Amino acid sequence: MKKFSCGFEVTKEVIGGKWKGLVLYFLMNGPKRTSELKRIVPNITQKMLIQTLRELEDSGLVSRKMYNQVPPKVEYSSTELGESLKPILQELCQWGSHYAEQVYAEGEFEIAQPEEAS
Amino acid sequence: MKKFSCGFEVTKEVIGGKWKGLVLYFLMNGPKRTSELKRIVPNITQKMLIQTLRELEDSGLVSRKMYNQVPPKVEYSSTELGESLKPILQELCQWGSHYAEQVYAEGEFEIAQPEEAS
DNA sequence: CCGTATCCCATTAGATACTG
DNA sequence: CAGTATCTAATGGGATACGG
Repeated sequence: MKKFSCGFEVTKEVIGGKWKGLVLYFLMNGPKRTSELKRIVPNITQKMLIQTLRELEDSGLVSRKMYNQVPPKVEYSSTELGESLKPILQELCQWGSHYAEQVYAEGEFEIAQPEEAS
Repeated sequence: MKKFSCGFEVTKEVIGGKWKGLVLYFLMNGPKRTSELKRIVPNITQKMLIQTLRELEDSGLVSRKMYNQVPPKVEYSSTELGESLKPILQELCQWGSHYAEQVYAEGEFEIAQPEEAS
């Protein structure tokens, strides 16, 4: 039986780790192909991308659609449950940006602008 | 220079890890002594508690007040910056509780009720 | 009571090579 | 293009003992 101290722990299990929150965040702007994600998520490796997507899928936040064609095409999108995290993810993002501006000195940090999906 | 993909990464740096968010969450209900935190934060060790508090302090979310007396007394409280995370922390907590109820089967999980501070 | 210092283990993630 | 398999490196966190 899983034990948590509060709901916060649960959420952390779902979007914690190095990549899950970020990948989900990118999927909020619409479905993306694997290669596309690989391209727009900064520095993620193939292995971590797939692993991350599997975990998000298992948690029910992301769904995977496979097209049987050559070359292969797979598309990931956020589910309704995933979308329900959107406002929170946005707040976390805003808070962080605001925090960075207040706390870090100029030139001490940089927040990459998300590349637009094609 | 620190590089982030988006503000979300920044926030994760600040309240990520195993304990930071949780400890901050407990401090939102008012200042606490070290021993008190040690008692109410489930399963945290002395080492991790202190380490976590230092990190929160360095991030400016928590302040530390020391009373010069015997026996020693130290009190931690959340700063204004820390308080600004309160609504988000609460949403994360609510989302997680709601998620757990939807996703886990009964008896498969448990969310501990936070013990009241003395 | 509050905090520090080691030591050690488990988990997580990166690199690389390979398959359908 | 999408995904798997292995191996290795790095980090984070737990146990424990000690000091002011």
